[in-house]
Amino acid sequence: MTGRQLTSFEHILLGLICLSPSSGYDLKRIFAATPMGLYQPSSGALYPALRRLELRGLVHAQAPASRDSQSARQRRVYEATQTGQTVHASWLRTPIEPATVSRDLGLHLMRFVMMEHLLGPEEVGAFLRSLADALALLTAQLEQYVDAAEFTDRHPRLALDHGLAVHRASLGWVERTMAELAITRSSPLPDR
Amino acid sequence: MTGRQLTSFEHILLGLICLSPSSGYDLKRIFAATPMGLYQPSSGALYPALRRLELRGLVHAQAPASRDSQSARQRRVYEATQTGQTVHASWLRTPIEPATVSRDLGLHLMRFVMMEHLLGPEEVGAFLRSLADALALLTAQLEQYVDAAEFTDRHPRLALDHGLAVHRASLGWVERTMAELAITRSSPLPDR
DNA sequence: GTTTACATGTAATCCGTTACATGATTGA
DNA sequence: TCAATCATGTAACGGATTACATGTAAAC
Repeated sequence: MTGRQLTSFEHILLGLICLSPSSGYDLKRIFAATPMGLYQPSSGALYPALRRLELRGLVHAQAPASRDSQSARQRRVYEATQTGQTVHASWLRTPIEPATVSRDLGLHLMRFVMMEHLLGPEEVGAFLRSLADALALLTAQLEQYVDAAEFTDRHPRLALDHGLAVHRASLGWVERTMAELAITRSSPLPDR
Repeated sequence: MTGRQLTSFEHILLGLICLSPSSGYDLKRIFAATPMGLYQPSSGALYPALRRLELRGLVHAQAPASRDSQSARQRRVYEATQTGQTVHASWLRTPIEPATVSRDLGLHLMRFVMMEHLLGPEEVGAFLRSLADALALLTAQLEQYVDAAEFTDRHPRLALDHGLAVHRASLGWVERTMAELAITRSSPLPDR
């Protein structure tokens, strides 16, 4: 009963604030400095979004440690509330929709980054497994479509090959990543 | 002085109409049937967009071959005007922005498909070369960032590896495609 | 003392989604 | 005739972009 669902953008902001308390300007710099997020949110997107999160009680502005009472302006640092952390964690656990995995891949990668310290190794493993499944399914469907279709023109076929190549690369990454995390997760040194 | 720029979506609609005259419903089915475009435009996006294209004089509804005068309703088939074709062709020739090549990759692939019959082999070649350049640059920058950064956490590094893997796959596709188109473009049979 | 970086915000405009409305045509 | 498909549209709503407005703090 808390209103509509959060936007992806709002979820990401909430996640960043959960990671560490931040002001709007901090968040802007994070987006600017990081290679993921070639998306640079505008002020008109960022500040209203933060207010929306605050209105829902997911974050709140820190008391500005006011030495003199007249302060309380300039630089609002937000931190996540208990509710906010709960909402964020449950976003991290949202199942992957196979139908939209291609469109949402960037988002899933974001979730993967953010789940490192909030979810256990089993949950991360399950997430990667379901991501692999979704990508394998998508790849299979694309292959099937390519085999079934008859192409009079060449470029459409080539474009589909691109999609296939990219999905395979993603799938390969997931598999390597699962292997790497599984290895390092087990006993520091296998007995010898 | 024709107003603001066209949306990507509007450009794609215009391109599809240039390819062959279509009604809104036709276009809907094209999006539904094609594996590119897991994006299914809603009526509220599609029909207003077509009207906007019409208002700009880029497309116009065919006269419905009205046998009896009372018809002229139901099923508006749009075809591209001369202006529309010019605008579309110049969209196909728009240079690739290296800074946003990752975000716009899907769009560039769309352009690649649509340029098959409208641009000459040299222009297609130049497009692919500049796409390769942009992807190579992006890959190099990412590699540099990964080497320079110090990672205390593991997932961010892994996520960057994903980006790298995907960009390399795209680049590989571009190179294979350039090679394939170059071969087939030259004399049907090399003299022997 | 004036520019630069820090820092937050608002207003106009535009487009997309969702949901609903409407009517013609076709086939069972 | 009743349902499904074809086919086009509108209205409410929400969020993003762009551009503008504003003010503080630090550096030169």
